[in-house]
Amino acid sequence: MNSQTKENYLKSIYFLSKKNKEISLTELSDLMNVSKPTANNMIKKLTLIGWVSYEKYKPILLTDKGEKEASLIVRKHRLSEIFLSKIMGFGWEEVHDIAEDMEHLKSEKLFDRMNELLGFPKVDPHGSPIPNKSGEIYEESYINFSKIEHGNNVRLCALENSSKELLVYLNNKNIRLGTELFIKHIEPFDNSVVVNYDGYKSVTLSYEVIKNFLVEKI
Amino acid sequence: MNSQTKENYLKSIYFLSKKNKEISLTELSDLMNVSKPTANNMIKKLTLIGWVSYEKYKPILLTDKGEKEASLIVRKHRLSEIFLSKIMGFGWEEVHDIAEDMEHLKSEKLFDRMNELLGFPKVDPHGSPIPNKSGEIYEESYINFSKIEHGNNVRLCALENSSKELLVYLNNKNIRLGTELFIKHIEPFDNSVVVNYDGYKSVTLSYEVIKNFLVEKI
DNA sequence: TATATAAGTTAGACTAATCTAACAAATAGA
DNA sequence: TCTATTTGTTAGATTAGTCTAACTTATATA
Repeated sequence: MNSQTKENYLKSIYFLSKKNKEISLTELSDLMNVSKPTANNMIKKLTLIGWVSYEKYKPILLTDKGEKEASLIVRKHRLSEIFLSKIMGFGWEEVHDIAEDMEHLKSEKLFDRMNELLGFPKVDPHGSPIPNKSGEIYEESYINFSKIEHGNNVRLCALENSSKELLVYLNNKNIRLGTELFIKHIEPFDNSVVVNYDGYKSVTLSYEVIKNFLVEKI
Repeated sequence: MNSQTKENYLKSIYFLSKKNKEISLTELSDLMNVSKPTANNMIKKLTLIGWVSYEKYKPILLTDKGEKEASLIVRKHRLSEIFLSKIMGFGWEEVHDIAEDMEHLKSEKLFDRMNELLGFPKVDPHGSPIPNKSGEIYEESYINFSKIEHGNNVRLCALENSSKELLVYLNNKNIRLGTELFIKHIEPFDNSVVVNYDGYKSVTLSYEVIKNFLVEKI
């Protein structure tokens, strides 16, 4: 299996390639805090795995396979951070270090469950997107509910920034990802909306709530 | 630092010593699924760390230091299991494997927070006790609230078996570990009790609730 | 464009964790 | 109590990840 060590190298390469596309051994060895021969040695192994392509004296290039693999680690990291912050009540400044460790946890189910409990967040609280299980970062063109006009009906697809309180609130209202909302009225004064959905009629949702809804028209 | 590998050996030794006190190399190598020379080699290293004491051809003995260290790993494992089950909604059969991985997470704060969110459980759902942060397994003589008679006042010290629902309930009632409960009345019909605590007067707690309370008299 | 400096490579060594093959010690049963 | 079997040890090898020292290639600028 792929060791934590290799995963950490891959992640470093991934972040370096976001800025530069081409990465030098020195940049990598600096970021990883290892000697250049160590980084060189590791790059040869990562080439064998197929995560990077490398030729002597040339820059390091991340392959598609490597990029996908790295995205999955980033996904685990970001889900962990949000989970630690929203569900476990850690301060945002505390979560990074713990997530560095958690991102290497092997259980896929664990992260799927976190994702679910968090309401499938599209982005972490800093606005960084969460890659999906295939390692793809969808730049879905969901629309913020607050931009929708009367007469449209929408499906809730994602939450912009889902606090624990919001999730509990939506749970109580029986609104979940996929719920179809039929807009009866938009109140201009406070931007609240009145909707029908499932068995519920004329439910008022405040702007505080709906500004977090990423929806698509149906 | 102590590697996950060493921690796993230590845990195996810990569980073997619960049954036998003296452990043979063969038992260990069998449990760890490694060859005898590998186990032998590792035992020498664990002796150096001070977790076990060992002399050629003699049985393996766990030291106090080793026992403490092992308890801390068990603590992390059991807290993880309860957390996965109670807070994350995993089936009890799914949690073990994930906890095997989580028990090696380094953050102390993470497990302290789990402990807190779970209401400081004394035992896991199978009745196995949770070692404390010092690695001690206290066999505290807390009394189950249902055994307390009228006229006594008590402090809530632990929960026997704390479901998520119970924790949410107690949270709403503002009852937490350490809360002092003054018994006004015990209803013989349904074993419910009426208590005063903090700012609250004459609050009725059902038997369903108080049967989970481990308390001490004050 | 020649060369000083930066970047990258090779060689050789070390620790951790593992193996197999061969041998030695302990023990259990005839 | 003698020996066959089980148990444990030694020796030597391998892979992963790391290092330093010495060397080579690339590059930047004088």
